[in-house]
Amino acid sequence: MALLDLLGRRWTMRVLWELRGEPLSFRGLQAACSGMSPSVLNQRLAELREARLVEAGEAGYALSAHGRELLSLFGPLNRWAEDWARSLHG
Amino acid sequence: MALLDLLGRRWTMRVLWELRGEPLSFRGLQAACSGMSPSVLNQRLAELREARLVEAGEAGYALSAHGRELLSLFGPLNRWAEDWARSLHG
DNA sequence: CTCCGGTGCTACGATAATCGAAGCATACTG
DNA sequence: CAGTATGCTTCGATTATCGTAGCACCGGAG
Repeated sequence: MALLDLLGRRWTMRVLWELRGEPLSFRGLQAACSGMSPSVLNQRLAELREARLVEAGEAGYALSAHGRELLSLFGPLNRWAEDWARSLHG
Repeated sequence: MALLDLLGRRWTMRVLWELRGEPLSFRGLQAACSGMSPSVLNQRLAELREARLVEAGEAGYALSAHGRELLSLFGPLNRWAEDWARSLHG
């Protein structure tokens, strides 16, 4: 899975996750990721744009059609993660 | 998502992925990840065991029930990743 | 025009994560 | 005993990430 290479880097999935709603500006995205370094954010955005998962538009950075598809697969993952977190220290 | 913290570390998802089939020994797992450092592998295994996603048994390291649940969510992800990879350089 | 606040992004030294190879301790086999 | 396999540790080198500062640009206000 080449996808795991891309996603298995710090902040990558987090960035996708933060873009699940409205488009965000560079600085907005940085704030949403609670202070991630701009150098890394820029690097991730470049990778994600090259992978056609994110695109830069008028309103800022947003998920592409592919990106939205991918994120929709995160939905079940998120629901599962909540149960799992509860069962861990619950 | 606390899960993203765990998965957003190098090799974490790869390790889970390589354990999708039979249990693997430490060195087998290292080889399956094509030469990942044993120090990091050991660290990841510790994290995954603490997260109750992987457990060490007789036959080596294997997914726990939770781990198998999580990996089953990777199935659609994998199918999607193949289409996506094809559409990228296809 | 200048100034101000916003933008996307870069530079760079400091810190943390990862690598790669070697080796240790143990157990089993012959 | 030697040989082979195991899980795992150590340590110096390399790479990734951090954190802060700052650049270049743009639009609006004065």
